[in-house]
Amino acid sequence: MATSDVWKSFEENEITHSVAHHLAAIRDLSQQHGYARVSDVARYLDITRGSASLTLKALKQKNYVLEDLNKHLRLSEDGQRVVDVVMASRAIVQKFLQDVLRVEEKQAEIDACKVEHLLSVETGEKLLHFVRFLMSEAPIPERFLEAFWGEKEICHDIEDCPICEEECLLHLHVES
Amino acid sequence: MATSDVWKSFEENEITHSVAHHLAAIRDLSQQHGYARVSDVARYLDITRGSASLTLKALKQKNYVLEDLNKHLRLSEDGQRVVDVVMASRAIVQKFLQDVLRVEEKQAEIDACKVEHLLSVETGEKLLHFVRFLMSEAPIPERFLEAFWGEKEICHDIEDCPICEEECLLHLHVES
DNA sequence: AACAGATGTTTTATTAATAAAACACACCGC
DNA sequence: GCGGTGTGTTTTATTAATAAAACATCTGTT
Repeated sequence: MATSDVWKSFEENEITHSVAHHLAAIRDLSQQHGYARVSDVARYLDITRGSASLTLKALKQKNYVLEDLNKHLRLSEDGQRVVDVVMASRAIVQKFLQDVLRVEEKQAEIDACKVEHLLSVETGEKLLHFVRFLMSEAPIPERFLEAFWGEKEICHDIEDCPICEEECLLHLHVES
Repeated sequence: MATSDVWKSFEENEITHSVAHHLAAIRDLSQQHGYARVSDVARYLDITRGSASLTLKALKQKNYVLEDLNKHLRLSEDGQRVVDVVMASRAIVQKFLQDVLRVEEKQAEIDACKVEHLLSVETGEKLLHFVRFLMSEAPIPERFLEAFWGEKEICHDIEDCPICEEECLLHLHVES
């Protein structure tokens, strides 16, 4: 019953995955080629021009995207703000997965991409500080990472595990 | 252009957010009250019976959910497996956000809930090992956490930041 | 000027998840 | 038996994101 409010917040994001990538496409294309048109975005995202046209029409109405006389699209201030937050979030998550947890690169990229638009700013900022501290090459974090990466297996004792209270999550496959 | 394959993988998840929570509802209700019917799930998730009926019909067809003569629902082996993975993923992410990064509890819950069904098993397992090591009360991780939590501000020097190569992500609000 | 190609939009259809409303059924109390 | 309540399903509608196809427009070449 307490969960009913939390789980629905998935739908209440400022932007969707699709929108995040439409905005990012405009940013990337503008940067790379100086401009971004509907069909450039469609090609970049590998969707039809019709789909891109509709999604971008909505983004123009919501004032995330602006269009000039030549049908060249660019990000509004709001659009820029959104894409900056999302891309920063992706970068920090990917860095953490790849360089701290040492998740395989492609998988780290996929997971970061899935999650990029969902994390709160609070979480993003705290993760950033954390990764920075870890990567700072100061003696304490450095020794910590060496120890972590050096460890082969940690805490196989189901009884006395600091995380699992009732259930052991060791292999993420435990009966409930 | 390299992004076109990665970003679409968002859609290719085994299960959606909605499905994850329908399955979790069956699990929770069965555990708490011994049974779970369509209307129990609907109440639990705060959606209409009609919606729950349709979603659960699909889950029965896909063999994640079984139904007995009394219309009591339960998870199949596949359903159980899915819900165990997802709930473990949520638990470990929430633990990390809350107890390591010290994200505010409610926000940690929301972020974990949004992300729970999206992370790969590889990432989930590696995060688990990481958090376990951090929380193991061994001297090295203990000293590391003390140092991290003790730090007020880390690396404000935009030039010499180990994370940011071209761009500084310090406040997650940087022009690109 | 005419045609070809690229571009942008619109319309129609699909999928997943929802609400709302109508309907069917069962059980319970009297 | 009758009425009310709870339960499950179906139908209709909505939203977001897509494809596909038709259409309109613009541009460049010859």
